[in-house]
Amino acid sequence: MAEKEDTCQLILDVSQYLLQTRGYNGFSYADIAKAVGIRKASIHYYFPNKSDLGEALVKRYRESFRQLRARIDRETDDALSKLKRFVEPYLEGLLDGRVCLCGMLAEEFTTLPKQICVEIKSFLDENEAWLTKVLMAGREAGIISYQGPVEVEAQLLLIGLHGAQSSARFYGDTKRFELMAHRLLSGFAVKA
Amino acid sequence: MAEKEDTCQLILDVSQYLLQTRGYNGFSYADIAKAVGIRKASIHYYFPNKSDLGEALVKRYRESFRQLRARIDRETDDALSKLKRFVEPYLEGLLDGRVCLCGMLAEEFTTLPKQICVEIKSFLDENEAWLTKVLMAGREAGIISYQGPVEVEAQLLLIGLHGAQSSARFYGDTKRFELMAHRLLSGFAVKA
DNA sequence: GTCTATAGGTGGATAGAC
DNA sequence: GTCTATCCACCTATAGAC
Repeated sequence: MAEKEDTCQLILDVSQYLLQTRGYNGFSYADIAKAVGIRKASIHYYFPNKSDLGEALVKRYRESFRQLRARIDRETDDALSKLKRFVEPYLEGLLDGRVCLCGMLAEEFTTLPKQICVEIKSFLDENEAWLTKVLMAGREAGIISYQGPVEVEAQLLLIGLHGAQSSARFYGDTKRFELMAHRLLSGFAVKA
Repeated sequence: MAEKEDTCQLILDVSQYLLQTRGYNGFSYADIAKAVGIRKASIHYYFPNKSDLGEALVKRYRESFRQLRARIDRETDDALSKLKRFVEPYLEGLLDGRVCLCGMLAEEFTTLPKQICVEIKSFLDENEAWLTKVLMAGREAGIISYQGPVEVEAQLLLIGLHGAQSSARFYGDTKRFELMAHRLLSGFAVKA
C-alpha cells in the first residue's frame, strides 16, 4: 500500500506531532513505530539516528515558515494583516495540542545535538528578521506604533506567541491564547 | 561529614539545577548521584521515585516565590519597584544557565505525573494573581498604564520573563534578556 | 523497504548487607 | 543513611533474512 515517500512523510508527520507535544526527550522510536504502524528498525532506514530525524524535522518546520512568510507577503499588504496571518498557525497548532517546535526545542537545547541547534537558530533568526521588517514597514506607513529597538519588539512577539501557546495548552484553555495574541498585536496599535 | 539534612538539600539543589537546565526528561538519578557524590540508591531513600522528587522541587520553588513576593511587598511600595524586584531572580537564574522551573515544566507537562502539574498550576496562579494585584494598584496610583484585561497583562509578563530567559540562554546573550525585560516593564509606563 | 532478532547501554526502582 | 548488587523495562542502534 504505502509507497516509499509515504512512509517517510508519515514518520515525519508523526514525529513532529510527538516532538511538539512531548519534547525531544519525551518520545522514542517505539512511539513513532506504534503510531505509524511499522517496526522501530524501519525508521532507521530513513533516519539512521534520532539526531538525523530531529534535524530533518526542524529543517522541514523552518521551510514551512519560510513558505508561510512568502505567502503572507504575496497576499497581504499592510503590516497588521501580515501579523494577524502570522499568528494563525500558532492557533492551529494549539488546537492540536502542539506548541512551536523551535520554542519547545530551544527550551531543552542543552541536551540537543549541535546540528539541531544550528537549525533552530536559523529558524529564530529568519522569523525575527521578517517580523522586524514588517514592523518597520508598518511604522513607516503610519499604521503601527512602537518605541525602542524594533528587534526587541520582534523577539517579544515571537516568544510571546510560543509562551501563549504553552500557557493556554497547560491550562487547557484556548481563550487564553486568543486573549494574549490579541493583546500582543493590539500593543502595536497607533495611538490616536 | 554530611548530615542527613545536608544530603537531602544537596539532592534538591543539584536536581533543581538539572531540571532548570535540562528539563524533567533530560536528567536522571545517575546525573544527580554523580554531581552530589553519592550512589543512585541513596537518592531513593529521600525520594522513593522521580515523581516525588519532582513534586518536592516544584513545592520548594513555589515556596521560594511566595517568600520573594512577601519580601517585595514588605520592602517596596510602588508598583514599578515591585515589578523590577520581581524580575531580579529571573536574571540571576539566567546568569546560572537556568530558566524558570515551572515555565520549563509547563512545556513538557504532557509527560509529567499529575501531582507535579497541580503544583505548577498553583505556582502560575499565585504569581499571576500577585502581578494582577500589583498592576491594578499601580494603575490606581496613576504610575502604571495598561489597556484591556489586567489578567492578560499579568500572564504576558510571566510568560514573557520565561521566554526572555529561554531566548537569551539559547543565544548565549544576557543582553537579550535585559532588553526584553526592560521593554516588558517600560510598556507599563504612563503616557505623558 | 520492512521485517526479526539482538546487541549494548541506561532508565527508574528494590532488596538486603553494613 | 549509604552502600553493592541486581531487576526489568525501555532506549537507540545494527545485522542480516526476506
